[in-house]
Amino acid sequence: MEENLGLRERKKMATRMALHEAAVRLAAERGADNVTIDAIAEAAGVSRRTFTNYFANKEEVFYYRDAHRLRRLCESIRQQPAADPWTVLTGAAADLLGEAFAEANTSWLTQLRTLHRDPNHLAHQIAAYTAIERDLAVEIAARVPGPDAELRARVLVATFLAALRTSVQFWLDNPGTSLPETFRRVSGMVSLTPA
Amino acid sequence: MEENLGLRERKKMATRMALHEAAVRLAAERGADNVTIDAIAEAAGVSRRTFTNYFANKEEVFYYRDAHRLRRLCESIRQQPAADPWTVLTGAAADLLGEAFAEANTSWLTQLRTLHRDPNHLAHQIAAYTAIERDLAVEIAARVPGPDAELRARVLVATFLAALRTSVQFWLDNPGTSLPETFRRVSGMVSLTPA
DNA sequence: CCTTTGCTTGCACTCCAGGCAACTTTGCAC
DNA sequence: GTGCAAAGTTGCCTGGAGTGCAAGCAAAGG
Repeated sequence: MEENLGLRERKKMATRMALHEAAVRLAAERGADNVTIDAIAEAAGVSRRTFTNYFANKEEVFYYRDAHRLRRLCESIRQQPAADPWTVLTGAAADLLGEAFAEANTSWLTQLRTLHRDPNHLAHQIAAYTAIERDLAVEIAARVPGPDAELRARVLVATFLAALRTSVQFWLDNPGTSLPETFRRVSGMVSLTPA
Repeated sequence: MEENLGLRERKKMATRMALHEAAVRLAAERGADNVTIDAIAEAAGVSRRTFTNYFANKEEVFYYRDAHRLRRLCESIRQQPAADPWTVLTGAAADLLGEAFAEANTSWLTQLRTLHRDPNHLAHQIAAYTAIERDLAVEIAARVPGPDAELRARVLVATFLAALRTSVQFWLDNPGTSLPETFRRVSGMVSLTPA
């Protein structure tokens, strides 16, 4: 997808990914709270100072993948033609979840499950989702008709992200389930009344 | 409501509240990021060390009121007789929001608005909501029939909290609106398909 | 090449989280 | 009341996190 980038850009992406992967691996090994930034930086082969150039804190590095996917989702929404917002959102989500589900191998899954087991981290996962809530709401508001557009768009986006997050959470909690199928079930349970 | 408590308990509640109010006031004055724990503790008349006996971090002290209300909501749900979960949730929420709306005077509102203006803090507000998501889901799961009970309860609770949070956010963003009325509008936009 | 631009790193400093031990206040039984 | 035990407060101290700054270095592009 994003090829044709200079060496500099490619190195930055590699460093980001190395930090993220080192962080998740270490967290799965010894628990997220027992991982210091120094340890992550060392495992990724950079200095502690460089870590903080890439991520503002530990939570960010753990949820980098989630945040990245959500930003891509936001991008893909932006490029969709105007259509029923809920359909656009769930459609884009289905694509992304399919991709995530496909690339989730066993060891990766185990690491993710270990990370999500920590109840403290639920809040941080949500923070990642929230970071794009405003952006997404702005994008959606433009497609919602009626005088209620702003409020309706916010409700739409908040509900959508809640559904997405619940799906991922349930999928991680229940080994053997399919992520896209779980999302399909979840989005079937909630409906937004049309304007 | 909770009277008949010993001096010790009443003092603790007072200290908690003093810390919370000092924190919100200082944050409104100079921005949440420019408030140190030392400043909050001093303003509340206790030592910095005592602050950390009461709250684990700055976000917790800012959202103490929200978290407290949500815990009370969870309690009130627990005591409700078995009934339609969505009705129980929105009913309990309406009560709490009415109370919050009634006790919100102008200066308090201004402080809250300043706090919520910081986009960084949206994530922390959500964290507060999330902290009780699991507890609430357990409570609700017992009232949801059908084989999907667990998943359905989670979706129900996540959607409900999203609606609640969106209502508060919208109300703060739009001076002059009524909080209970906003929540009524929002919950009218969402519907959960029955089992 | 050689300049420019931008990334990395170490250093220094402030703030935060929490264990520990001394001290003070409250609760309660006598 | 008096005294003791339980609980709360505080200061001290250690380790970790976040960030501005300046020096060094590597890539980009003439």
